Amino acid sequence: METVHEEHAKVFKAFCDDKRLRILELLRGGEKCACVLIDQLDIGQSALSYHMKILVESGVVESRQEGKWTHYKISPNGSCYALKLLKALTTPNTLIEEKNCCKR
Amino acid sequence: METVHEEHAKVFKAFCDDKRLRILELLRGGEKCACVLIDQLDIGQSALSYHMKILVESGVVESRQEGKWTHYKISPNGSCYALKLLKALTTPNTLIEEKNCCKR
DNA sequence: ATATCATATCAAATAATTTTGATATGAGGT
DNA sequence: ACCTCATATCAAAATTATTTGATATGATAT
Repeated sequence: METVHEEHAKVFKAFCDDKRLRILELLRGGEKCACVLIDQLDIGQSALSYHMKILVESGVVESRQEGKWTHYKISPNGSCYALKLLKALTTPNTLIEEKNCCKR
Repeated sequence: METVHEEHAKVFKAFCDDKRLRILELLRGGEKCACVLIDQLDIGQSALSYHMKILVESGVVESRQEGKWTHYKISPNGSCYALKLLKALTTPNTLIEEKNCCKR
């Protein structure tokens, strides 16, 4: 089982590592094949695969299989979700608490 | 020296750990003293101090000293910066690239 | 069927993060 | 000055994340 906090943390794992930020930067330029990413990033094939898994699991990146190639791109939906989540996690709760106080 | 990616990663370190998300959740209810946070979170004094340092370094939380107590709250500025950064990190680059292509 | 290529997965090694317990610091109170 | 309290810092231990090299998988080509 997974707590809601672990679930949320997973989303931001995409952004808390500089290697993954490098990858995202490349993907901002458009969809890229894994082999292209390996060329641009001083990183092993296996390590890239590991990071791509984390990125895909965060929802911020989506992958597409085409023959033997895997293509990755930034997911607009996933990014939007991350944005909304970040907003929610940093917005004061006070209004909601007040609302709960007055349900009489 | 620190790369821009490491700099950015630091901001999202605040959100990629479930303990820190628990802390942020408490802070959404308003400013809290460290002692209050310890009471609510099954965590040692030293570990809390460690996490608060990461949160403050991310810019998302700010601290205020009052006598022997340290009070923490979510920083509106820091949160806004994180939000804008997240937006920037997931927004396609293509328009900018096109602009560069046409400077003739 | 075999060979090759791209990527994923695995296990072990390495590195980074987090927790713990001990001690340090600095503010108040007596 | 001394004592106590709240928090920070330190070093060691424990845990988790990442890299590496080897192997597995699954697609295509011969």
